[in-house]
Amino acid sequence: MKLNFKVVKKSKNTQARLGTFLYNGKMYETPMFMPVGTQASVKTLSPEEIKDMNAGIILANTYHLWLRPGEDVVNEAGGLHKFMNYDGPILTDSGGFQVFSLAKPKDITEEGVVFKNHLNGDKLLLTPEKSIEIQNKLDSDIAMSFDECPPASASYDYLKQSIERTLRWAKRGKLAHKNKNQMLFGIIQGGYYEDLRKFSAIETVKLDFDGYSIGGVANDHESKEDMYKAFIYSTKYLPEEKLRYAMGIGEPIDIIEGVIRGIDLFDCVSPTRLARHGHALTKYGKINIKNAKYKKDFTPISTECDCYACKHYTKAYIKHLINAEETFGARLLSIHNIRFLIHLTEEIREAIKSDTLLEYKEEFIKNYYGDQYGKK
RNA sequence: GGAGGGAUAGCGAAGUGGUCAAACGCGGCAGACUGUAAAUCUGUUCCUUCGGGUUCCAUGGUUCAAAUCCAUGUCCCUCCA
Repeated sequence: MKLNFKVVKKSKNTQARLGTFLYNGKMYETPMFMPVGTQASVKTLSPEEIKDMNAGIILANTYHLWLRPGEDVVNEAGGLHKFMNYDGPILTDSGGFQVFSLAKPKDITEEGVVFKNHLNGDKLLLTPEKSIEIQNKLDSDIAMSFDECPPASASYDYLKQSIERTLRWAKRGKLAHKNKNQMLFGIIQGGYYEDLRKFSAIETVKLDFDGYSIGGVANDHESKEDMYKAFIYSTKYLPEEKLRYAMGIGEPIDIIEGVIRGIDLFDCVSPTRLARHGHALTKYGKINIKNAKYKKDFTPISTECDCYACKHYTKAYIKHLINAEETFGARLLSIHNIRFLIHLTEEIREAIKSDTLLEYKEEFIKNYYGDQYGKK
């Protein structure tokens, strides 16, 4: 169902906004971090666990669900919410990221993108219309336009023709969009070029979407400054009353910097992927629980954290689970890491309310990076 | 009692005269990961003052050169009685 998003407060000295929307009788607040559940599952976690972390929107992926189990299966199940038993809002990515991660440049044409099915090698064509049709059937609450997500290394000329094509795809997708209960977002691209981002933003806004995503910012950037500039180059031209979503972001500091530049929604695979690889996010930086120094550390990951893992388990135990490849270890770290990012957004919202976001950022950097910030 | 096979780095296991400080796997120690083809990938793993030093069960021998060939010993395994 559609979210009636409202901006309820604007930060005094930054572009940050505090927003709310009602969904299924529950009020949610932005800025928000959205856990990723590519294949209709946030890896290792149950929907109950996700809700216990105070999560709101979660993601699922059009490309993956198209291949398996197929959008018709999900549709017959009654849509994604019923299929995966999640009654909170769900956002589906369009498969645009898979254009970046799976397709080769020669596979991208005006019509759409030819994928080699990574499961069985079949050749498949995903078009803007097809992506929207799949998302309509998945019945997510927020659908993404099908975009090309070009690598940061792409040339100016390539990016220019790419964003023009992505605009034509956005237009086609909007025409194909039939699910009246589903919002549709347009996606801004343009690499780190101000004029391309501006052009992409202005032209996408002309198509009048329910919200706007900033794509192509998560991968391959040469510096974080590039990413932050791309945020500003994009949000500057977006209507204030609509949701803005930085796709694939991110790292804690990137979420803070994104909020400061006017972004409301963030998603990232890192909390769950890092968890599976044995890393935990903490206020004082990222730790690798596999490190020998935690072998006999019988304290929680963080004494300040209110997550299930920190309330009941020690680093030594979680280290043991990860070392022994017990899935419970990945689950505990996933719970912790997602809760960490959601808690971060809770603090960010408080800081917006009290107009202390910049101070909050400085404090965060001091704790998280020590004096290492900006050194790599 | 007889016949045969074997002993290689923390473990398993290649190597059977020089290109061997010794493949590979596991384990160990680290690192990477940003709209998830990722419970994956990368580095490292005898000692070192980075010059080098000391290794392939032990001891002795053959050879310009031995983990590799010979002798003896020790220990293990298989089969026969």
